[in-house]
Parts: sequence; C-alpha cells; structure tokens
Amino acid sequence: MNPITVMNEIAPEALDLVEQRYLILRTVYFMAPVGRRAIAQRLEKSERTIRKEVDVLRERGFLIGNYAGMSLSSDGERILTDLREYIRQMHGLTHLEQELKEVLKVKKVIIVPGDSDQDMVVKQDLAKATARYLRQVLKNGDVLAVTGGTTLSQVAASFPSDGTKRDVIVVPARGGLGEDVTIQANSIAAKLAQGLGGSYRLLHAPDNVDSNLVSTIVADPQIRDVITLVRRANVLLHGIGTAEEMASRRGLDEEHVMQLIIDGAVGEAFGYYFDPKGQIVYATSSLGVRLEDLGKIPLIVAVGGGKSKAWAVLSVVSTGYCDVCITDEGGARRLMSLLKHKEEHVNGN
Amino acid sequence: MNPITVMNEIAPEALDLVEQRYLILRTVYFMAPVGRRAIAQRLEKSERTIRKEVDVLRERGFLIGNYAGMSLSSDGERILTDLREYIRQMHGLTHLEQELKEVLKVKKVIIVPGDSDQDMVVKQDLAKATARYLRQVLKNGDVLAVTGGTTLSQVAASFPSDGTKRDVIVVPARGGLGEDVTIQANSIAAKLAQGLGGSYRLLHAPDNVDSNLVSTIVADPQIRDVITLVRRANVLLHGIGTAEEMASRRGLDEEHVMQLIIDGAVGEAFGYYFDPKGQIVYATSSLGVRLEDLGKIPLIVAVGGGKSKAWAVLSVVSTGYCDVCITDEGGARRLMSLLKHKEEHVNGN
DNA sequence: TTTTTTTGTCCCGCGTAAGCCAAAAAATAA
DNA sequence: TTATTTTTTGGCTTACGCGGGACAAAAAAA
Repeated sequence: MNPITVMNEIAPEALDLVEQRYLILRTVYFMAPVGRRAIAQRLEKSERTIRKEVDVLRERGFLIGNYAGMSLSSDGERILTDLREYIRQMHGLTHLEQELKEVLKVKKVIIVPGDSDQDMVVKQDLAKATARYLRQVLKNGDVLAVTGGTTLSQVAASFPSDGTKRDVIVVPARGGLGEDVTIQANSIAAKLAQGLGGSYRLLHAPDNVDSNLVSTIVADPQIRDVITLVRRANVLLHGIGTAEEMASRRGLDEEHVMQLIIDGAVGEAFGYYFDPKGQIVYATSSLGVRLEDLGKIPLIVAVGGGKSKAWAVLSVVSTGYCDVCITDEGGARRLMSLLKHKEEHVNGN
Repeated sequence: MNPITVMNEIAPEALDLVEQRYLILRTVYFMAPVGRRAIAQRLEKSERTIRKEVDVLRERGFLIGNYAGMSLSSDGERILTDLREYIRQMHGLTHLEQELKEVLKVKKVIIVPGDSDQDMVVKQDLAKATARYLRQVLKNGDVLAVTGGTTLSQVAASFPSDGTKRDVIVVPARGGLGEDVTIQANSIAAKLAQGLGGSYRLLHAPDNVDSNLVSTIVADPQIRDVITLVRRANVLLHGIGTAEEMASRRGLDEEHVMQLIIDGAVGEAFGYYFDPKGQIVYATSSLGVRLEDLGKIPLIVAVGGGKSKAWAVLSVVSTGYCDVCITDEGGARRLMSLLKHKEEHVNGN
C-alpha cells in the first residue's frame, strides 16, 4: 500500500502538518518577496501560526528572507516540486470530498479510493469507512436507525467489536423486505448493535404495509413500542440504491418498474423513489421512518458507491435531508462530472 | 524523490509521530493482551503519553480492548505490516545514526544517503547537511574555526546566504596549504562568514611553520590577534582526510608518506595524523588550533564521507575530541562493519 | 477471596501557541 | 533628498492545551 495512504490512516494530522508547510512554501513561491502577514492573510491562518512554521522552514534552509520579505531557497524550490506530487496524491480524494461537500451542500463527504462496480473489495472499504465514521460519531444515549441492503449488511459485518460497551440502541428503520435474511434491516440492526456494544430492537412487520392493515399491526404493543423508538431515532444510517434495482427487489412487476423509470426515478432510499432533483416520484408506505420524520433527525448518513450509483446518490442527496454522504472514488468522480454537466446545462439556458 | 525522504526533510516530527504509533502497535502485537502500563514501561514513555496515542488508535479501529488488555484488530495487523516497511525505510539511516552515536560515544551523528566515492552529488548533500546543522547550532557571539579541504569548501559553497545577520566570527583553524585557493581555510572562512551573515578574519601564514620562525611570525600584531581569536573559538568545524591523501597534499615525499603508513596512520585532521585507535602518529606544527586547545572547545564537528574514508573517520572520532560526526551512508555502513569486526577481534582474544 | 492488571478521571504545572506591540527597513511620495 | 507610509521582523505577555502523576473502580487471574 502507498506510504501516503498508510500515513493518512495511521496519522492524518502528520499529513496536515506537511500540507500546511507545503501551502506556505507555495505561497512564498508565488508571492515572493513576501512577509508573514501577507501569507497569513492569504492562507487565512493567524500570523503567529505562520510565524512558527516559517521559523522552522527557515531553520531548515527552505526559506531565505530579509527585511524586504522572504523567498524560496533553491532547496525550497526543489522540495516544493517534490511535495506537489505527494500533496496531489493525498489530496486527490480529500479535495474531492471538500468540493462535493460544498456543491452538494452537506455537512461531510467521505470518499474511499476505488470503484465498487469494478472491485468488490472497494465495497468492503466503503463499509469499513462507514463503520469507522459511525464509531466516531455515536454518543451514549443515541438511537440509531438503519435500513437494509447489501452495503449496510457489509457495514455491520466489517464492524470490529471493540469490546467497549456503548449506551446505544439500534433499530431497523423499515420492515422486512425480500428473502435474503442477511440484508434485512432487522439482521443489520442486531449485528450493528453487537459491534457497537449496544442493544437493539426488532420490527416484526413487512416493509410495504397495506394501509388498512396498519391499524391491526400497530395494535400489537411490542410493535408500537419499536415504532415509537424508531421515530425517536437521532441518527439514521441508510443505503442508497438505484431505482430500478430496488423496485425489482421489492417485487414490483416489469410494468410498474417501467412506469417508475418513465416518471424519472433514479434513486431509492428508505422506501422512497427520487428523481435527479430529489423530488419524490413514488413512496412505499411503511411503518418505520417516514419522510416527515427526517426533518427531526439531526444526523442522516447515506452510503452508496460505484459509478453506476452516481445518479442515485445525486437524487438522494438532492432531497436536502442528507447530512453525511459516504461513497467511493468512482461514484464521487462520476457524481462530480454529472454536476458539472448539469451546471453547464443550466448556464446554457 | 522518495515520499518518506521528502517528509523527513520537510516535517521530521510528523514521522516521529508515525513511528511512535508504529511502536505501540508492534508492542501490542507481541504482548497482547496488554495494558497501557506495560506498553509504557516497554517503550520507556509515560503512561499518559501512551494513553493518548492508544485512544486515537482505538478510535481509528486499529486497537480493540477490554479489561483483559488490548490487542490488534485485523485492520491494526494490516496497517502494522504496511508500516513495518516504511519505518524500515525511514529508519535505515536514522537508526544507523543512533547506533553509531552510541558506539562512537559522540553527541550526534548525521548520515546522508549515498556514497561520496561513487557519486559526487552525495558530497554536495554531505556539505548541505553540514551547512544546515551549522546554521541550526550557531548562536550569536560564537567564534567558528574552520579547516580547509574539498569537503569544507563545498560546505561553504552550498551555504545559502539567508540574508539574516549573525554575530558570528569565522576564522581559519590552520594556515595556508597547497596551491588551490578555493580549498584554503582562509577562503572557506570568508565564504562561510558571508553565508552566515557574520564576519571573518584571515590568518596570513603557512600551515606548516618551522619552529624557529614562529616567533618572527607571531611578532606581527595582526597575526597575533587572529591567533588569539582562533584559540578562543568555541566551535570547530573540520574535514577528515585519509592519511595518505593529506600527506601527499602537504607535499611530503614518498618516503615520509610510506613511513606514516607504516606507523599506522590512517586519518588526518587539522594537521594531526591518527592511527585507528585515535593515537597521534605524526603532528605538523601549526600556528592555529593545537591538540591542547581541543579540550577547551565545547563543540567539535567533523565531516567526512565515502567508504574510502571509513578508517580515517574512525581514527579521528576515536581521539575522543569529536562531538558531532557528519558522514554519508557508504562511510557509515563501512564504519559500522569495521567496528563490528574490531569487536569480534577483541572478543576473540 | 485476594492480588494483579486493566481502564477512566481528576488536578496540576509546564510548555507553547496566540495576540499584541515596537523597532527597523524598504518602498513610495513630496 | 527627505519624509511618510507600508511592509517587514522580533520580543513580550498571556492563556489555553496537553502531558504528567496519582487515584479509584472494575474486571480478570490466581
């Protein structure tokens, strides 16, 4: 594995330091002769911080300076050339994360290298990154709602139980769907709870409930309790699916699937089908998390990777309900190019 | 250039952090299940420091732990494997520096990668490293004495004048020697002073002075002043030469050179010839720094690189007067193997 | 049951980063 | 040429953060 990738995993703050010094060198290179104040303004750091860094860079002989301002030494120019390459390497994705974060207007974007479509290992990486983020962000007392799906199933599987107990309750955000038990929201909730060292509750009901059956099911006190808990969840973790795939998994016949596509549905999340602008095209009725609940959830995390899911990710994130988006490089780059073209299209009109 | 080498130049402290975490992971790997206290003892760090690092490593999912102690997660094992390689890379020389420092009983050893014998660029690197060290260590009020030689001449040449003024006086440690003006101690002192932003004084006298001429020369008040200053120097920077080369440069005839070699001389520094144990074999009389002055100098820096000079470096350092030794990888590795064999020899007796 | 080891918490003190200000030098204008 | 302005650098003081040590609680081992 790449040394920079390794360092990014084991000590990202070390790379931050390298990057900071790189930025200073680059600024000096372009603005020489320049003083601390000008650098500080340009990099939006305090003058004192810049001073500290400048002092060590000067000590090492990369910067030379007099009262007219400082500039790069030949050593400084050489190391700047070397650094450029490594920063680009380590920043390929970090930078993409930043860009997407801004353009998608979400709180955070996490991108793992690779493409899930091409390499199944990337999907594991995606799951691992999600697990890592989850562990960072979950606090005692949290109620975590999770959906089903292959991606989320891998998140649960890749969750190393670190032995610590957490006061977290994991609940399925939706009911049961399809035949495969390992990708059921219930199974995932249970496994995730185990990995987190928390507890879980199960929702024993089908995902798509006929409206006149609702009252009958809710009559069951155990089910009602779980539903109450689900609607109180303060963290929602859900996968992102393509509309087509999810529709057929839900057992819709070809005709209905066709109609969905014609209506513009490209993405699916927790039972709702969205078009590229984030508008709802179709909704399956459910006992779990509903659209009107989303506004009350402080943290919604969406996971989905692969070039093929770029449209789906775009549609789901465009709803405005997504806080954190976790995807892979393939999906992210495709997504970015979709956005670029969209923008051009808009400008063209 | 290697990313690790670049980082080592631009932010060595970042690599220290990586190494610290690597050491912790390795310790856990071998001692699992293990607690903070045991790790702290093993690594000779405070328990608090270990705890801080352990917390972030656990946060990142590399360590998992319960009350029985902690162990590596699968992620942790993977990253440990990756890290091993990079640590080995970055530590090849750093570790060698440490080893040599201990075995040679000096305050500091600096090794640049490569071999001056094979690649002349390495000699420039050696000079640059020396210049960098010098700039770090010199304080206002210091008097720096320098010898001549090709290596020191390159140090002076590679000294980027960083514009800052320093209250430092540079003096030649010895008189003039040979014909080439650029490698004279006088020239080097002048150029070095320019680079340091300090002042310099010249010693207008030959290196090898006939004893009955001394009084005549010292009668010159200007020369006497400089000599006084030289004897007051608190930093001495000198090159290391092989006995043979230096003897012929001093214009000794073949017979005398042969005699020197027969007497066991392998290294030369500031006019003195040493055998491998650091004993003086021959001394040229000089007006500048004498052996009896060395004890009074708080910082003596010796520079010499290349496999061919390993014996010379060994002899000069063995005098016990050397505080800092700057050499290259070729010289250092050869030196280390010489020391290994020497030890075996002693053990064999 | 006792001992040993683990983890987590609390408080203290040092170190260092940050902000502020003054002096000095260069650029600019008169 | 001289004066003013705009930079620059360097020093001083403060305060926040982080490491250090001790301690209690809890769990595993003996």
